[in-house]
Amino acid sequence: MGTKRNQRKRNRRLQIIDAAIKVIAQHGYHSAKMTNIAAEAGVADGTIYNYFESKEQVLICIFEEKMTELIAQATLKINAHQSPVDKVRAFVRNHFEHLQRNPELGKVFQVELRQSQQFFHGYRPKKLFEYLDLLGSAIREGQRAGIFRSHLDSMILQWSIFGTLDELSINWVMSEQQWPPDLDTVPEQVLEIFLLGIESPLENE
Amino acid sequence: MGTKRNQRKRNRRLQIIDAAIKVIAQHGYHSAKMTNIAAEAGVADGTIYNYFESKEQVLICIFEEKMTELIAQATLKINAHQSPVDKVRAFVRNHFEHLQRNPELGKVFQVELRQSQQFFHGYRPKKLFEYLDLLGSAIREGQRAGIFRSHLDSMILQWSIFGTLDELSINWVMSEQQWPPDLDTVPEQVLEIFLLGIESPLENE
Amino acid sequence: MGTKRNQRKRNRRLQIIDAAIKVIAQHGYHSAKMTNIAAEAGVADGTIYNYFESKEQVLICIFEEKMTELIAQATLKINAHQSPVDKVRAFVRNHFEHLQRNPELGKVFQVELRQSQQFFHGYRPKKLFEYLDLLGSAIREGQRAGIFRSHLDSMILQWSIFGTLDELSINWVMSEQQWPPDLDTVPEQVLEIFLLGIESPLENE
Amino acid sequence: MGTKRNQRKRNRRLQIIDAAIKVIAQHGYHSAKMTNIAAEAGVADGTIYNYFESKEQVLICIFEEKMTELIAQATLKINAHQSPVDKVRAFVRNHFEHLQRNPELGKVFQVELRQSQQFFHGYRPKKLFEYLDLLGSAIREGQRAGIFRSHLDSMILQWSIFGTLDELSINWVMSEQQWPPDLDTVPEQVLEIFLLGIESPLENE
DNA sequence: TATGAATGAGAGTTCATTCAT
DNA sequence: GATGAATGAACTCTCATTCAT
Repeated sequence: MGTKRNQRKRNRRLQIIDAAIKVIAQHGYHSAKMTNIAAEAGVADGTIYNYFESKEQVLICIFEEKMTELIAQATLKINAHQSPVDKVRAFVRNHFEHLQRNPELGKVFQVELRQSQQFFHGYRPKKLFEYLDLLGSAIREGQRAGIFRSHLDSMILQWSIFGTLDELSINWVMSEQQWPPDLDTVPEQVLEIFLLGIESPLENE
Repeated sequence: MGTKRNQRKRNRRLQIIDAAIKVIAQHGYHSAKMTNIAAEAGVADGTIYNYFESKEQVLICIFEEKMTELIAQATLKINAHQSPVDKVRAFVRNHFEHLQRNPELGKVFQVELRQSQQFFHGYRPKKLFEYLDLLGSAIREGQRAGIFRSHLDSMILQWSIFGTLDELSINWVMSEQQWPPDLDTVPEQVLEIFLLGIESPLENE
Repeated sequence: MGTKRNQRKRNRRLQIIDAAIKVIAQHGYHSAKMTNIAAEAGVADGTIYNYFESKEQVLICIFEEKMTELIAQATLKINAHQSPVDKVRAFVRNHFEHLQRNPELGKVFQVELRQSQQFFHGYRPKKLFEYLDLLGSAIREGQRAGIFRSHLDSMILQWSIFGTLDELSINWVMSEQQWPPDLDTVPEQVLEIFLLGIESPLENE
Repeated sequence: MGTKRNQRKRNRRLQIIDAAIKVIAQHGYHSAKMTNIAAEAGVADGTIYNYFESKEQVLICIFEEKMTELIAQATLKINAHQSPVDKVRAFVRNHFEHLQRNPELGKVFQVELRQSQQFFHGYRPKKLFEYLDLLGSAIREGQRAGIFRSHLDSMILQWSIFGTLDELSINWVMSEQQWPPDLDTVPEQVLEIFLLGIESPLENE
């Protein structure tokens, strides 16, 4: 009974979140009207406000909830490996896999989210730090093991890798998935760049 | 006389652009009202429209004009070197130098610019591609010379490096210049990462 | 059983009315949400509509029911006296006694009630006229007996006295019972003002 | 030039205030839409906000500005007399004269104003106190001169008289000027009630 | 050219009321 | 009778842009 009602309530939330992702991905954050989101979700305008405090909050919640999923997924993939190198590989590969499976969400994350007032002013994206820490932990583990250059600042390292993933993701999303054309080979190239560097080994011989 | 008038006209443009940078850096793009920008520039609201078509256009023009300066500067620095490696070094170092000299502009570029509807929908940031091509050209030159791994996609490479610079810049700007604390060592670390990779050479021996 | 049900029903009504008085006194009529009143009364939002037609009607009912009590009380006090002067005294004293015993109700009556659309547009406050008539009757009785100046319009007289009581009550309620500081001496002053004014000078001889 | 512009600006303010009084008197405060007021004033909706901060503020300004006029007028009438009794007479007579000349304003003052959230919660009607003080001063002057009973609290006296004027005014306004039928005789009756009451009996000896 | 008052379309949000359970 | 999630009409206020002076 209570369960059934909770079930429905949870469904409503999801309906609205999914509708919001769709509408925002299509029209952009500022052009996405609450009315459109409500229509897409098949509810009345006011109903959204039973589940979210404001338009900003809908966005924040999309971020929080979807990030939680992403973190859970990434954690699973990373924990399947022992070596820090493999963990980094797992993180990078998973990032693009997730993007490929959720291109609309990707658009919202990469582009539209950043148009929100709140998101950049005032709101601290805790979940993003949590996600990045998965990468940072693997890096630090590798540094302690002497596998990764230990004099490099691990924070700079993690943000560098994330910046790379982020920028390539934005390009893919903004180009309507035209570039980079093959999202499967991207993580391998990125990994080669970061793990080995770009200088040709031939030169060193 | 015509020159003098042009002079004054150019000055007005600059007054407005500088005022816009200041106001946008302080309040954010969406909170920056045209009326505030006009006040800051010491002109009437309507006057802005003698120099710019719209609020969007003010932003585009900030981007275009300041990018032109950045490109000119970067070109100068890069051309001072012959080897592709040094050219990449010059590009990366110049990027952070420029950021450090223009933190307000940095805020506008990195954050607020991306909140503009136009900027991501419809507008192709030609100047950004031009800027990036300075890096891409050096990379391709290095690949042709066998200095950089030639099987890596140069586009992916250039966006990776740019993504890294961009993300670290955003962090610096958003943290009110608190992190990374020392912007002088950042390019060196970034260069080491990209040129040599993160894997410890010790392991290879 | 039917009685018991009626009992419960009457209780629910009272619960809701008392909750409404409390909430309205605290937040004001327009800020008092039906949902708050329901919460205060410990019932569901919809339940209120089993007992009252609308928010307006809740207010009207507060007024009607509490006025009925006030009228009953005033009638009792007035009927304890024979002379018109004593009746007027009883009315005035009772008015402030009642206010003092029900300050929350006072706030609702004096201030919030008047913010209701219905209350001033369309609704005829029959109960108020009935209450006032207790005063008017005593006055007219006194006029017929030659105790009060008979050329004064009794309607103007009754509204004058009521306006005085009302204004002083509003001040007490709005000042959070700070002014007038002593509500016990107020009726005596008011009575002195009005009685020595309206009493026939013949009486003094 | 500046004068001409100020002239126009002042006219706009007045246009809007007068339109607001008219619309509010007709439809009531809560039914008076900003759109209607704008239409009545012959300006665009947004224009109102160049002169007033909000709907509440329009009301507050009506009150402040019209009260200022009323105070000026009452002061003039009062100052034409020397004796405290005549001053009280002047105040009361002027109150009804003003009401009779501005019935629409009367409706707004007496009824609609009190429906404003701000007006009762938070806003201190300084101008009302100033107006009342004209009456209070005359009363205190009379008390010092031994003309009025000096043991009566002058504050209670002034609010009593004002409450009377207010209540009779409300009746006239709410009854669409039907009752009291003759607004010219009302002040005389009110004055008889109060003066013979508050005048020191010593005087009669 | 410069001005700045006027414009007015547009959207987020509220909340009394309903009704299926 | 009781519930409380869903409803959706309604309204204030914003602000980029215009244009008469």
